Amino acid sequence: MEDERYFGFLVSDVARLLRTEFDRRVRDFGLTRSQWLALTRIYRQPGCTQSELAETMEMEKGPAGRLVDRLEKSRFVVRETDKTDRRVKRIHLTHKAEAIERSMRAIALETIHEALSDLDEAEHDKAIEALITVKARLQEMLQNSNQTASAADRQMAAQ
Amino acid sequence: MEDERYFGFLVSDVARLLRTEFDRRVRDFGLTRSQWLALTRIYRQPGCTQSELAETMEMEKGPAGRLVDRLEKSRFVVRETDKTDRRVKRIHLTHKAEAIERSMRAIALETIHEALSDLDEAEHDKAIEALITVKARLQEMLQNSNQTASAADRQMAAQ
DNA sequence: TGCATAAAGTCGCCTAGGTAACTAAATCCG
DNA sequence: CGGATTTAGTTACCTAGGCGACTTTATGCA
Repeated sequence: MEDERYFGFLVSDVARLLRTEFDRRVRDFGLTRSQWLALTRIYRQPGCTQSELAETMEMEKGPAGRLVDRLEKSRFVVRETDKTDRRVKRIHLTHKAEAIERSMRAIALETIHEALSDLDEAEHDKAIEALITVKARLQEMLQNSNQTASAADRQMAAQ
Repeated sequence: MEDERYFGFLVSDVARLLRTEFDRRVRDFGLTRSQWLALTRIYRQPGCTQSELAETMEMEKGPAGRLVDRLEKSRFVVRETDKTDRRVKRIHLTHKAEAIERSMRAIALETIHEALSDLDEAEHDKAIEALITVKARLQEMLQNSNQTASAADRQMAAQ
């Protein structure tokens, strides 16, 4: 059973464990890890559009919109329609959110710090570098599958 | 914007990209990555119970049961009630599943191999070691939150 | 033996995320 | 100018996974 040593299994296990642990720690704030991530992006880019948010969070517009739905429902965020382009909705944090953003950031840093406490600095740096490399590679792979998919679409459309 | 270098963000990005790319490659098989993972566990432990499956997949019994629901619905798996303990349901692969398990394993290996192709062997080994270390740490952290939670429960019950 | 406790599964509710179809608004271009 | 294309966002449907309440069955213990 050497699966425990497979990169694919390990990385998704670590990601899941990290998310679960963080979500437990911040449950009382009424926000999840994903929602907090969205807040930090909006915090640094106030008035961003949903598409921009989806872009920086590297997810589809659909899921991003629903994330904003939930944040708005919990009054962490307000949407306002752009004056010159009525398609776009600009997102702003509420005061409530701004206060909480910092507390949650502290917990996030603490959680990561604890999780990585058995790595020394060199190991930590190496791991980060490796993950950056793999991520870049995967992004290329996904872009390729997208391209071949839309190429196939054009093929279909042309017939 | 140095978030791109944060372990927490990186690891969940890589996990998500990996899952998405794999799921795209195997979409025609009618199975997802999680479902295939379940198949491989059942393949190596035929007749396992759902609780055992949940245990080896490191997830809750609820999600594991639903995973089996979907696999059963697609005829990749059958459930049969244990003769001596009528609570437990033992899971077996169908022939259809056994054939597909190997094809999907090949694609999984290929996907990982491509994703890691920019790492040399030493970097790869270091990354695996780091992930194993972090995973162990996180498991301990989660176990602790569980313990304090149930300790609080007992406290409540005693009052 | 009988009752309390524990274990196996199920179900319902929640969030997260992908995919695709759709509407409305803006822009491009002949 | 007017129709075609593109873009922003919403919606619906799917899987994945956590959490907790619940039922059924087994087991442990007084």
